[in-house]
Amino acid sequence: MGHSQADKVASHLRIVEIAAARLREEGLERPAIGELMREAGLTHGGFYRHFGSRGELVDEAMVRALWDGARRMSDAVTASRKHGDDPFAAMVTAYLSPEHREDLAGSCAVTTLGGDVARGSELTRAAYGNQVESYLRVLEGLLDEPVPAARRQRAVLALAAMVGAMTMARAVADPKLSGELLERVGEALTEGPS
Amino acid sequence: MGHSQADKVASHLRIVEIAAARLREEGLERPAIGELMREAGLTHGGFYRHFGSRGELVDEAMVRALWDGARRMSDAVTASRKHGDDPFAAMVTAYLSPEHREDLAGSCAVTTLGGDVARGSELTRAAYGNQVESYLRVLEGLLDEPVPAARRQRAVLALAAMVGAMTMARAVADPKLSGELLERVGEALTEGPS
DNA sequence: ATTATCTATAGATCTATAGATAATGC
DNA sequence: ATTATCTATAGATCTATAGATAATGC
Repeated sequence: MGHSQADKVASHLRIVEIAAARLREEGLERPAIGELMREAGLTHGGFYRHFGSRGELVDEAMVRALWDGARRMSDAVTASRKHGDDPFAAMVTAYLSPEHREDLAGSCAVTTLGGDVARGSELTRAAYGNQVESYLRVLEGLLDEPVPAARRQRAVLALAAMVGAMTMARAVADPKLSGELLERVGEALTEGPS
Repeated sequence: MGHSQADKVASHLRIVEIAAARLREEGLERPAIGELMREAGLTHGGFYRHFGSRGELVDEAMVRALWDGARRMSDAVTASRKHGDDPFAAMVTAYLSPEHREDLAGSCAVTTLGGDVARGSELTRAAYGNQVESYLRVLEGLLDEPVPAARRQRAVLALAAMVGAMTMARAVADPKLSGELLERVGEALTEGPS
């Protein structure tokens, strides 16, 4: 029985981290408290010393999921800058990669949990909005379009197309169609100068 | 107690119709059989003379939801042809309208249930794929781009952008950002000749 | 003494089934 | 006689709480 306050902080973090992954795999409603606690190496009953309710964990885990779901893209941008490649194209390619499609647990929550958040708490929807705005600012920074309004429009189009393509690529039964959605949108967005 | 076989057919249809709306409002898991049956004017226990399990109803209701969620768009295309307007622009505008954003129960299930279908049954994912392919063919038919590959690419980009924009517009807390997402994507897709 | 975690359980909810009821349809 | 629907309930599952246990930290 770990008992120190340091242990409690570590337990809390572990629960949120596990929930952030499991929510993306199974949606905001499915994973049961008992399962999450077991996966964290704890028992069901201890949960309520960490969170007032299941909803509180979901809110906290959503913030975490939104944040670390963006890592794949920011990593790709960083790497492309080292190699002198186009960072906008690198971000689009990373987002639309089959690896991202397959890795639900580590995926971008803007796509994976969009539908659930629309029916979710106000706090969750605020965090979601912040992540969308953050993506848009990154994309605007990567585009070398001089007119601000046109730059913003291209950033919004790119983000919307990436989110929509990935949503459909994951839901569609036919692997060929799934691949086509990712590839064609990738081509359309990276064609011409960024 | 209605008892005729005609009544049974009507009951079945009513249950599926109600489920198709409620699933889009609350996701594939939430609505309980008892609620759906009550809304259909029936009682809980009668359910299993119509469906072998809850999953069977979900499969059937998803097919229905995907089908009648496309009506708004096909209506807009028909109307635009009467008025001599651009049918591609009419479809994009109808999809990205605030009315569509608000009307979850009657919305396009490709957007509303994309995340749930990714975790859903094979039958559901097959129906989803058919609806995506159907949308793509409609869009290809509306674009006056002569090169087939380029036409297909533009159709895929347009559908992905519409689905992604609507997903985010529904999930985001800030109404201003929500409106901007719909408007900018609408402008980007209808700018220039279709 | 305090508290992080555990064991045990109450209370709610949901799917699925069993058996009764009352029209339909041969 | 058949069957569409209803009433009632078994069985599973899940959230939240109550009280016990065993380290921590003053």
